Amino acid sequence: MDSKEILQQHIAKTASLTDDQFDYFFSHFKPQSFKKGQTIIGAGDKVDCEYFVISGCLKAFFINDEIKMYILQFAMPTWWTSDYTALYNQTPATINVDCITDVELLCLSNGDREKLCEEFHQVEHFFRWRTNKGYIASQKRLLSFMNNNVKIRYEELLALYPQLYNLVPKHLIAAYLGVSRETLSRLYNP
Amino acid sequence: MDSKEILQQHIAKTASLTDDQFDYFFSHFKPQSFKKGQTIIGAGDKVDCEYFVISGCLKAFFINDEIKMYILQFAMPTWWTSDYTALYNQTPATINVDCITDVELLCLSNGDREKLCEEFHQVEHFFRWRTNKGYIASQKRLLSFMNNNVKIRYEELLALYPQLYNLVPKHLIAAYLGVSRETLSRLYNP
DNA sequence: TTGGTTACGTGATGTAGATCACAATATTTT
DNA sequence: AAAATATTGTGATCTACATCACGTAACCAA
Repeated sequence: MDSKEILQQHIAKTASLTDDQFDYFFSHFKPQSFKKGQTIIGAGDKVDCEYFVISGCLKAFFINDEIKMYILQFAMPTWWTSDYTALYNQTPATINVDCITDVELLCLSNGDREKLCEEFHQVEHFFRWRTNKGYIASQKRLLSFMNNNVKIRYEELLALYPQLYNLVPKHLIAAYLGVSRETLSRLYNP
Repeated sequence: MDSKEILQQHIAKTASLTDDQFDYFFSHFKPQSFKKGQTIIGAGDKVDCEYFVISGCLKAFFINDEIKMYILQFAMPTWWTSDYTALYNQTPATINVDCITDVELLCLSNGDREKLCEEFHQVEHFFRWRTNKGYIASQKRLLSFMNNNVKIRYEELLALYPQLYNLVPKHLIAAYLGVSRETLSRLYNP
């Protein structure tokens, strides 16, 4: 399945566009490929785009005092990622996004998203629902953070995304859970 | 200023509706008043509505094992609140919402919101932006949780909402910060 | 193959914040 | 005003997790 079909099926779940409308919609996306380890957004950058993941895995993360890394999101196929704070407020990036594996992306500029939302009610509908799901997931994660210890959060994460266990190094999982790699290691090597 | 004007000014910041359109929009909101301490949504309830705060202050919170409380949101005038997970998924509430002070609300049902979003592109636009802001704020809070200790989170909270200091008891602020009331107390009484 | 980087495990020790316990004020309610 | 309840402070102790330190194994690149 090519990237166009992947995006089309993704959108079709929440919005109905005719094939012509989708063709036009799709024409605003720019395909991009990156190698493992490459940086897509670096702290301080101007952020113009958000990214729809076709294949591979990315991490969106924050670096504290040039030392500690906190992962906000692992972005997998059919997920969207960017530094949304920077993107919507037109401020320099504080979040980094880079590639855990080789990736293929579709890139959509902020301006084009807003233009498409204006032109098609259904596109606006789609983005409302996407953000809504993100908001709900974010609230849930926050709650888990306050309520649960590392062990439970780790099990929750693996239950939700079993692929991660083999796909990403453990210290990145620790950075997502907000604990040191040593503590995570001791969880399953007691 | 009456509740209609408050809502109108709030909406006007991100969407343009004619007066007639706004009248129609507003007709779907049901005014409600509650006394301090009353419960608006209790865990297990069916959730039909979201609420726009006209006056007063609410808390949206989660209770763990019938013991510990974690506050997800203090809802102040012109804020929206509900158990959005329950509302969008039509599942029983896991979040409680109740009144810290006497409050006046405007209540909008899930069905009416969706209907209005369909009928008016501008309404859909408004709700996309509202959710978007919520998402960004939620990500920011999550990051602060991972990155900062209680003292810094406390200062951040008061910088953002100075009213809270006098409006709500300290143990609720502790429940928002995710620490014990004792620890919070020791922060400013060293 | 070799040398370098990255990943991972594990002991010893330090610390922020939790928990328990009790006391002192405020604030409601009757 | 008296009684009941909610709010806040503070000491003593406990614990989950961080940090530091060191060792081993896997994976690249030259």
